Amino acid sequence: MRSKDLNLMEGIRDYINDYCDRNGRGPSVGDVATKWQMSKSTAQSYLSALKRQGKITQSVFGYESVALAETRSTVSVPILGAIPCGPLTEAEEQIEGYLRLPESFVGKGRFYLLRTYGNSMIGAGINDGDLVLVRIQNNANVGEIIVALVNNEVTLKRLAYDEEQNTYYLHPENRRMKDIYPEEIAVQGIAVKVIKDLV
Amino acid sequence: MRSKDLNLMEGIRDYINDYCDRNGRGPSVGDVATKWQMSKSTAQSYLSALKRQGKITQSVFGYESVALAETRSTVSVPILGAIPCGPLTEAEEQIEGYLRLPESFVGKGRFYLLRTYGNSMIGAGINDGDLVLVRIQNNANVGEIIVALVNNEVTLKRLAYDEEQNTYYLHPENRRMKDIYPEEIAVQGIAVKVIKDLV
DNA sequence: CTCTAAACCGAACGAACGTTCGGAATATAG
DNA sequence: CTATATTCCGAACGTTCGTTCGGTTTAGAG
Repeated sequence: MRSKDLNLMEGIRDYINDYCDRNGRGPSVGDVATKWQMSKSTAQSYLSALKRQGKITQSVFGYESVALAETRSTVSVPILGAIPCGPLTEAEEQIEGYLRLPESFVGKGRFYLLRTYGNSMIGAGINDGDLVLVRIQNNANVGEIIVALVNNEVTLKRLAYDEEQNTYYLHPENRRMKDIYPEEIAVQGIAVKVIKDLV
Repeated sequence: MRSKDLNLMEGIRDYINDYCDRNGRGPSVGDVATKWQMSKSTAQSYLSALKRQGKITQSVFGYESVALAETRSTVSVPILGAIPCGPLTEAEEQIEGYLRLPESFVGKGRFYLLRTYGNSMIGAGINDGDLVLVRIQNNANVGEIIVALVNNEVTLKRLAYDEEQNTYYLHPENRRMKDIYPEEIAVQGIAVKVIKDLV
């Protein structure tokens, strides 16, 4: 009996990984075939074997390494220049652009990126001009940094709870600013990541 | 004479943008055709018209909005768990995964993401566990945060210049740490962005 | 050696894609 | 009205995929 060349299997796997890194998508059966001077059907058998092993996946973009296939499931994140007031749907005009981020990196849900201004959250590492990744949701827990709509204005503050007065309030992470006790806090989303430029 | 329906043109453009946002790639001619119940050739003529106007582009992924086509030119950024010692090529074993980021977002060049540890750069907003995006290059300017190889160890510090002693030194952005005056500073890259979790 | 199962190849197929082309439909100018 | 240019359709074509199938080769067990 003969058995499949394990070195070759490994080589094909490496080739696919390389190809993915370089081209952002996987190679086709023909690509693999010409690379190793074999017929398409042979290449196909190797690829389906790798697929059976769970080493690679197949998509409309060709055969891809599993790692790429995972990162390919991306979410489209609009970058909002100005802060959106009111419901988010009305803020579409202010979309600066889109950023596609892997779902494995940001998690599930709908997101947007907010370019912040002001220094109200310096203590949390959010400075003027940073990009904040916000997951859109209407509820939040105490201690989370939320995007809230208060008095028809949108602010980024940490949600806190006053046990004496039995109310929620907004806490700026900046010693020079006072806590805010709004009548009503409408949560628009919670901040999950900050991206800041260093140069 | 008749002239092309401008509303339809606009609609197709919107449709393409939508489709791109949702699917991460552009629709095919057939998609557009079935969407508007017209023949493929008609759809094609609209699409080529839009292409001629520079409103959309064509790629192996279908017809795409220009915005997406720009962001599609991505760079593959490996995420390194441990800090790479020596030349980067030997650090491939420590790749946690890849992140594809738009070239328009990070700029040109080769990059990697470094998960930092320690608190030596707190003053620059880089805390323990943050991801630092590093552009690979061998030179740096004073004032930039660099990934440097000193005494066969890799550190993240700000590059500074001592005018009295006429030498370069490394400055941790942490008052509790002293400046480092290594014999030789081998620049491996410069930090351009920080990504930190808030939750 | 023989026998057998696996590996391999070449050819062909179907599907999806973009593209081209001739003719029909249609709106507008004269 | 007629003439003409534009728009549109349907069909066909070429290409590139992945996939399948019959036949051939080949390595290893007996």
